[in-house]
Amino acid sequence: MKIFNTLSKTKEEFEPREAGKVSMYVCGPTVYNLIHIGNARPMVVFDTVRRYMEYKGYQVNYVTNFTDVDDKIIKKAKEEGVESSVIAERYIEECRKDMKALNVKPATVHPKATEEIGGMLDMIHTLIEKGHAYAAPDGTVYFKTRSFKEYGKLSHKNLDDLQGGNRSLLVSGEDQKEDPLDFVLWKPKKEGEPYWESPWCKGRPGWHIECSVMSKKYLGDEIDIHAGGEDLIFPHHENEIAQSEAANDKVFAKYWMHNAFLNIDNRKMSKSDGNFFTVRDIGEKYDLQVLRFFILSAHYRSPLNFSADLMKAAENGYDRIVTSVANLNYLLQTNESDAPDSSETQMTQQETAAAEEAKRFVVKFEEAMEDDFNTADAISAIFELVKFTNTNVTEQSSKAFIKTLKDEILMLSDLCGLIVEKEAEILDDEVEALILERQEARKEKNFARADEIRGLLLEQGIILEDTREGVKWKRA
RNA sequence: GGCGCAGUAGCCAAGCGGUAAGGCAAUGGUCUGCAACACCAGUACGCACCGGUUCAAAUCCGGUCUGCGCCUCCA
Repeated sequence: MKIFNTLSKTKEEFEPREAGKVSMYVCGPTVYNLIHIGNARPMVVFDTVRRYMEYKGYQVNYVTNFTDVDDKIIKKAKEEGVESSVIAERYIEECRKDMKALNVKPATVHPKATEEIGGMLDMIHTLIEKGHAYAAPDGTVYFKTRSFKEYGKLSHKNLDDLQGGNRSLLVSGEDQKEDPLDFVLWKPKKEGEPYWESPWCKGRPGWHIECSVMSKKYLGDEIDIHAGGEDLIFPHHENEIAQSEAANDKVFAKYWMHNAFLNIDNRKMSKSDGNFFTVRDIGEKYDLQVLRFFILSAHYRSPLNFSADLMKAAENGYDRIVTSVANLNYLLQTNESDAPDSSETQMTQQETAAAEEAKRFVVKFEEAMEDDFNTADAISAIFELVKFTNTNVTEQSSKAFIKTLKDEILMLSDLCGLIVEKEAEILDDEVEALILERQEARKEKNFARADEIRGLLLEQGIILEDTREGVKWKRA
């Protein structure tokens, strides 16, 4: 399995630090609002990485945090006149709902920054002791960037470029820094802000220390994979490396994975510009499985453009898989070519050969995933399997054969976290009666009445399809 | 100013030295009372442009143009 490592900027063969186990930390959202579709990309992408790792037999310890103390949360709390914890808790709950709809598996642990302050104080203390940090007169603690000689190794920047090329490092209020490149570990509270006691001042943690601490606590000093959006490479992840490696004297993460951005109409989605959609917005128009399918339809390191047309195309593509599975279920119910219990039935020789041939799609899928999680290619393998299934399964097929192909589609889809089998619903009697009446009308060639009924049901969101095997229906 | 990424059919998107996967849309056909689904068929003499290396290049090298990102909170 190959993973593109931001550290080396090359694809590297994945070798976990401990055989059979993978420790993974993914930077989570700051919970000051509903998550937007950009937040959804890393969630979906790295959830898919995790699923594949588990499929390969690894025991994955997957940690992703909620940042629940931050300027934006405090601002929102002030606007609403509530404690910032109220805001944080509310949006953590909402985020969990969205993740569920996206079929993102819950992490092994979902730590919150506010519950890990003790660990942060410890690490800051260690950094000061080792000479990597210092407290300014007002109680702000800064990390001494130049004391960590490998600073810049992730983002491939060197300190002099940073300093020389930067526009306005010396912004107001930062004149206490010994060096403009130093960054905050702990800062004093302002009036009305949440705070914690510390040896330096009453205050709260800086932006980067929480991830170093939570990763250490739940995964250890050294981990296999650290992931997040590409915008986090600098300064967030660079600073995490500096903090963790300076404090622990060990290599922090072996592999660094970063997803590219999701843009809106070819422009970067920006909270300040207001051109962004929440996952909830999209959920009102589409099944969120379509969003997941859309996200996985491109490689995670390529920028992905979002638009209404593209979502519509993704919906049609996703439906192709769903329709195929629905057809298989229909045949599984109605085929009477053999014994009722499918597990008892036998495949014909021809079917056995076809089932064998279908395994090549699994191979193609795996090869795509092994190559730095090429989900676009992996999904194309699912489509080829669907086509193969559609052309090889008939009313005469044995249930064993149908089930074999269906399970294969389900298995590959599930590795992508895509739910393609919809639960069977029971229609109410009135609808059932209408469908029967329409069947009678069709038999008598009263197509006017038949079409009228079809229109009626369509208004109720039920689409009827007359297939060779009989009438099928689905939700609009 | 410094650093970096990308340009493949109408659209999306794989491929990254061996002769262009897959999907969406559109077209013609089979099936069907019609529609939908499904299937079949054709669909990029060419991968932004110009040079170069090679028996062979979308794939490597150099240059040009265009779009985008990071350097500041941001997934």
